[in-house]
Amino acid sequence: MASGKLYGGPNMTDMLQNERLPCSSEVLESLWVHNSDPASFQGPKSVIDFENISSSRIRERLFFQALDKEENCDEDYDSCLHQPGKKRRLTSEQVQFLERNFEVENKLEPERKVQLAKELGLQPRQVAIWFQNRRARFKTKQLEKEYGTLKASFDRLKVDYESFIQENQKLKDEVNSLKNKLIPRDKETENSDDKSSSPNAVNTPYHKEEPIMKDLISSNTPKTTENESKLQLPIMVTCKVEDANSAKSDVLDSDSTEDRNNHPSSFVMETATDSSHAFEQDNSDFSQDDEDELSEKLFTLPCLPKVEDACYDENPEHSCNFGFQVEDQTFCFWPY
DNA sequence: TGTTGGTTCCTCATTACGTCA
DNA sequence: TCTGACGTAATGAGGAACCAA
Repeated sequence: MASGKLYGGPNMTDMLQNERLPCSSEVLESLWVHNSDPASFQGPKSVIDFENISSSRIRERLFFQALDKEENCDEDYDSCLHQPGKKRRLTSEQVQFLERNFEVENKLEPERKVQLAKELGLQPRQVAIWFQNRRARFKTKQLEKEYGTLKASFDRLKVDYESFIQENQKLKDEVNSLKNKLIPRDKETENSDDKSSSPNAVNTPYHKEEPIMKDLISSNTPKTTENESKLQLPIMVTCKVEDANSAKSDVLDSDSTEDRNNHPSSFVMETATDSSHAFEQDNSDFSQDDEDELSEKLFTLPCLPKVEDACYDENPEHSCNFGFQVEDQTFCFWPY
């Protein structure tokens, strides 16, 4: 940004300041064209050439004339400027010229202001005001543009959010229906196990459930749509801790830290340690309420992408993290 | 060296005028 | 011809930066 505190150049400001004459900018700019006829404000012919005024006495007289005008002739000056119907619009040529200059640099240095005023036949003050108003208009347009962009972005996100809410509800419904199917079969299996219990049988409800899980998985795999692959999530949550750890170590072995850092959706391993309590529950106490709570936690997530299906290459705004911090994501992994 | 007064330019809000439908 | 909306030139307040005394 160019500083406006430039005092260089052989203009009236310098000359008067060098003469130690106190003078306001309004006085100086009114000196630029000093003519009682308002029509003569236009046109450089009436510019006073102070560079050719050698006598400081003349300069002093001009200064006091201007000061006098400012203090006592304000009526005339203001009447010239403020008479109803006397406000002059800039011509289209003047505006075009100013626009071209604005495109080059939207701030006005004193020398440039004087130069433009000379070329356009305007008062420097008018040029400065035009630039100020032009900057204000530019800013307003920019704000309108930014508002439009932000609103479009907001609308897009809102549509996405609503579709995720719908999908979330749909998945919850599917989970409930699957649970309803699972509970009767579970009881049936328990009854049969009680009758023919073997000492070699592994006595954990999770292993008992395993055939059912496999059935479910195999019944899902032939038609592996996106939704159905997500349905495997609660199944994996109920696996053994050892299985979880081995799977975790498998993935850890095959997936370097660097890669994980590069893939925003690889939050699975990042949060595994902190969230491992999900697997440390006493299996015998895994009541229906706990299960519901866990399911609720899992399915309130907007999306739980499969690691290999994660959209790494997409923009962050389209990534599967959905703006959540990696640490905030619930732990989960997939059985492959 | 810090203070103070003067000057300039800036932004922002507002007013007043010119134009047009 | 009148009127309201809109664009824009211009004004004024307040603040920041700079300079000189």
